Amino acid sequence: MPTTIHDVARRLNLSITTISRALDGYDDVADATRQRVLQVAREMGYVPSRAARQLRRNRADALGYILPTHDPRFTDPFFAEFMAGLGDEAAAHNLDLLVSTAPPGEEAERQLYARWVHGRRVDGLVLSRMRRQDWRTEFLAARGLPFVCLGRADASADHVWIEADARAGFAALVAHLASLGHRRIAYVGAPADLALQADRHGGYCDGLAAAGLPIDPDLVTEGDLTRRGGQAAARRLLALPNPPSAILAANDLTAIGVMRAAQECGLVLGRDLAVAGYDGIEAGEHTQPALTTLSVPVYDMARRLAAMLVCLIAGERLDPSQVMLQPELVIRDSSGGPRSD
Amino acid sequence: MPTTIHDVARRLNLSITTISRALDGYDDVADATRQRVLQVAREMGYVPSRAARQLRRNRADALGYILPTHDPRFTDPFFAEFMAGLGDEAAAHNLDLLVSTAPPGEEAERQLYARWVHGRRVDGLVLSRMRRQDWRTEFLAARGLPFVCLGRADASADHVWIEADARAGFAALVAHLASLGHRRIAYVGAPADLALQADRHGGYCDGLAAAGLPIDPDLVTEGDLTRRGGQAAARRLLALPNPPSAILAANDLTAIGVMRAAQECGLVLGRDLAVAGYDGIEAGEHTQPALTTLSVPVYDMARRLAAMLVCLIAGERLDPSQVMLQPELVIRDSSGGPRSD
DNA sequence: TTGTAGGCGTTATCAA
DNA sequence: TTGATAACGCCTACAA
Repeated sequence: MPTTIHDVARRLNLSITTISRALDGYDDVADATRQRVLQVAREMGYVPSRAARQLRRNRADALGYILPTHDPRFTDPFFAEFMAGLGDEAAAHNLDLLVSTAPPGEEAERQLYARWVHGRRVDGLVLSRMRRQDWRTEFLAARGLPFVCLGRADASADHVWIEADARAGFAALVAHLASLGHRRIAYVGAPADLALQADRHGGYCDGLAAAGLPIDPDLVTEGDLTRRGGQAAARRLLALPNPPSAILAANDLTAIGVMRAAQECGLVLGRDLAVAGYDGIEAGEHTQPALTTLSVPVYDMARRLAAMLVCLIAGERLDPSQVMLQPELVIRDSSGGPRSD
Repeated sequence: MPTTIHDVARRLNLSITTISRALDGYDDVADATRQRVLQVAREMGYVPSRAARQLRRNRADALGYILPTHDPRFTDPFFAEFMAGLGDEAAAHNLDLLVSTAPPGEEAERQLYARWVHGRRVDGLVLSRMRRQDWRTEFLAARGLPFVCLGRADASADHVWIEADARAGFAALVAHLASLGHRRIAYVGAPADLALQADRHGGYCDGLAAAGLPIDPDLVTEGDLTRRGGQAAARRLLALPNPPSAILAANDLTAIGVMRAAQECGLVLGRDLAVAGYDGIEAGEHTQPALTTLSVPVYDMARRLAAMLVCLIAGERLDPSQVMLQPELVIRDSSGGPRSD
C-alpha cells in the first residue's frame, strides 16, 4: 500500500489540510511546519495519488495523441520522433503522454477519441495527418477540449496549428530539378483526402509552372506515404512508354520505396533517375545514394505544439496560434548532378 | 461538462447503483432495466470517469513503459515497433499505455520509476534493456508492482521475461561467416553493463570456438547500439594493421554504422567486408547492400509481454513465465558470398 | 497558522 | 431487483 496524505499527517500529528498546503507551497503555513512536512513526506516516499487529484481537480494531467495509422505498428520514423518531442515536452510540464493508434476515418477512431474525451482521459489532444474534411476539429471544439494540430485541415482552418511550408518546399524542389535539366518530373502523392496532399501537390504544380514545364497527368500518381506504396507507384511510372527522369515523393518513406523500384529496374539513382522526398527522416541519410529531401524540424515542432497545447489548457492566450515554418532543402546524391541529355 | 452516472440515473429515475451495475454486467438487475440503461447511457454518451474508477478500485488501468535512452528521442526503430506491440495489447485489454523516457542508470530514471509506482500511475511495468545488476527488478519486486522484462537481467534471473536466444543466434552467424571462409571476424558490442552484451558476445565466442578460430581481443570492440557508435567502432577496426574481413554488430543500428564506415574507406560491402547485425529492423532491408541479420519478432514479443503483464496484474499464474525464442537468420548481401582468398 | 468538513464520480456493502 | 450510503485520496472554502 502506498503512502497517503493521511499517513504523513498521522506521523506528524497534523491535519491532512496542513500537509496538502505545505506540499503545494501555500504561504499560510509556518516555515518550521513546512520543513518538517517536506522532510517527512520525502522520507516516507509520499507521492499524491494521481487519480484522487484528478478527480478533485477535474483534470487528467495528461496529453493525448492518437497515431493515425492503418497498420497498428507505427512504421514511419517521422512519428517516432514526433512522439518523442511530445513526450519530452509533456514530461517537462509534469504531464503524462497517452498514446494509442487508430485507423484514420474509421469508426474505431471515432470511438477512441470519444472514450478519451468523455472519459476525461486527457486534458488536450494533439492531432496529425489532418484530413480535408476533418470531423475531429469540430468534435473537439464542440466539446471544448483543447487541441493543436500538426498541419491545417484546410487553408481557412482557424484552429491552432504548426506546419512546414510544404507548398514552397515542393516548388523549390521542382526548381532545383528543373535547373538540373529535368523536364519530365513525376510526383508520387498522398491519398487525396489528406490535407497535406493539397499543399505538396500544389507546390509541385507551382514549381512546374514557374519552370515553364507542362503538367502531365500521367506523371502524377498516388501513394500511401509508405515504402511499399512508393515502390508500387514508381513501378507504374517507370513502366510508362515515356517515363520520368525525376520523381518527387510526398514523403521520405515513399521516396525510399521509389528508390527500391528504380534499383529493381537496374537504374542508377542520381544518374538515370533523380529522386527526392520530404520530411528529412534519418533513414534518408543512410540510403545509397543518400536521399535529397526537404528537412522538417519534427522534434522541435512536436515540442512546440505540446507547449502550445499546455498554454491552451491553462486558458492562456496563444500568440501566434498558427505557425508556418520553412523546410530546409537538403540536396544529396539521389537527385544527381546536372543532366547531360 | 461530461455526462456522469448521476445524469443517467436522473434521466431514468433510477439510482446510480443500478446504473453502475447494469453497465458492469451484474446479473442482479432486471433485463428490461439493463436494456433501458444501456440504451440511454449510449445516447447520452456516458463514459465512466477513469479517475473516479481508479480511485475507487485502486487501479490505474494503465501499463507503463520507460524507454531507456540517453537521447530523449527514441531513434531506434526497434523500440518504435516494441511500443506499438505494447500499445496494441494494452488497448485490447482496455488499458492505457503510459510512455516516457529516462537515461538508464541515472537518478532521473529512479525518480521517474518512483513517481509512477508511488503515484499509482500504472498497474504494471515493462522493462527493457536490462542491466547486469538491475536495481529495477528489486525495486519493483519490493513494492509488489508486477513487471515483465524484455530479456533477463542475468542468467539466474527469476523474474518474468521473454528473450530471443541471441547467444545461439550469434554463434550461428559466426558459423555462417566462417563457412564463407572468413577467419578474422570482429565484433562490435554493447556497453558491458547491459545484460544483452553477455549473450551476444558469448555467442560470438561460442561461434569462433566451434569454427576452430582464435579469439583476437583486438577484434572485439565496444559500441553503444547506435549508428554513430557503430561507425566509430568500425573506423577503429578498419584502421588495424590487420583488419577483419567480417564485422558482427550487436544490433542492426550499429551494423548500419559499420557499413557507413566501410563505405567511407572505399570498401565494397559483401566483397571486401562482410557485415551482419541483429534485430531485423526494417531499415536493414533497405540498406545497400541489404543487411544480413538475425530477425527477432519484436512486435509479437511486445504483445506477448504485455499479455503476460496483464495476467500478472490479474493475479493469475503464468505458465510459462520465461520464454526463449529463436531468432531467424536472414542472409542478405551485406555478408557476401564465398570468399576467394 | 491550523483544523473541519464537503465533495469530485465511482464502486461495494448492506438493507429494503 | 433496487436504493441509500460509505468509502477511495485529495483539495479547498470556511471556521477556529
